[in-house]
Amino acid sequence: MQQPTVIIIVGPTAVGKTAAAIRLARHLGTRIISADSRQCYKELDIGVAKPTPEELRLVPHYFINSHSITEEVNAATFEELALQWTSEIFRKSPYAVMVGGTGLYIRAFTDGLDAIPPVDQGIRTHIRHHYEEKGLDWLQEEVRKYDPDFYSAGEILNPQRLMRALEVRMSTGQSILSFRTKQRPQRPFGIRTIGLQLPKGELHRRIDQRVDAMIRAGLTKEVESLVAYRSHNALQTVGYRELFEWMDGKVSLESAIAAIKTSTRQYAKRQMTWFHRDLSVRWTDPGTALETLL
RNA sequence: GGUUCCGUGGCCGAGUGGCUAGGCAGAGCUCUGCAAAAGCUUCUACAGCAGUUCGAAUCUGCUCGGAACCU
Repeated sequence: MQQPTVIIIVGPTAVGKTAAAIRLARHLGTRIISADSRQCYKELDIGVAKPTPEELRLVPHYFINSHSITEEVNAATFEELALQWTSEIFRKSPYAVMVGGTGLYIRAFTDGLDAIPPVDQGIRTHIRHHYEEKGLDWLQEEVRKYDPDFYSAGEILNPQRLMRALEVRMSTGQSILSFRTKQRPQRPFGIRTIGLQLPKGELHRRIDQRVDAMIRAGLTKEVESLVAYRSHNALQTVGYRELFEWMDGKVSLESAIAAIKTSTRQYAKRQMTWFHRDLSVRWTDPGTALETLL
């Protein structure tokens, strides 16, 4: 009997992943798990380029509108949920389709994350506050004091990594390095990854058009309605950040829109860097009928 | 026509005799619980010509280009 298989579609933003995934899922008669760290939020809509309601009706999607921006969602959350959803889908179909641009989430799903005990929220908040007040020097000093191994091996210029190392050390009493098992769990299903890409010029054109379309669709209104939540992590998002700046009167709408386009191109580039490194990805262009690649 | 000021890399911008300004954009990259995040590396200069000087983006002259004011 054939092993059930997850077909993962990756690629930069605006390349056409959503449409390709829907075509494939319909062809296979299965469902889609979105692997997108922003489309899961029900409050975010225009700016995150979700599938349309019609598309969602065509194929059931998981991890779309499934969470609130007030909830904490991260790669571990995704790993756990996606594994549940996969086995749910496999009860009815030998295939599941996963599509998205969040490389870390996809890796968490395919390769697993090391089991690190949950971090005490008080400790986390404490560290964040101190960092904001005292800066990187303080953070480096703390890490050097409490987790010298990480200090000498880790990214000491990256505040996020330092804070993570410190909060794990403070919560568990152990270095984050001690949790790194280097063991990849064996998933009970096969995985095929297909990468979608376009020539850079063409992708950039699509990005520009999509941003203009978002503005026409009322992105400024959507952003205005979310001001109260602007400090939430979910709002640290291309399209929203730039328009908050505009609302603050710091930039004109025109330059905010230009900034969204630039940020989106930079994001697309980071995605390509991430996915190109994965040599198991089979690359094609978004026009290809993906079922022919299986 | 005259006077004054200005001309720095794709853009912004500091420097005023010797020492890589910096930022943005671009290019390349990193990635184990906020990842549309965070971080790292990196290219392109001193408008042109001549002169002074051991040494000029910096001083002098001329040329070109721009701005302001005067006539």
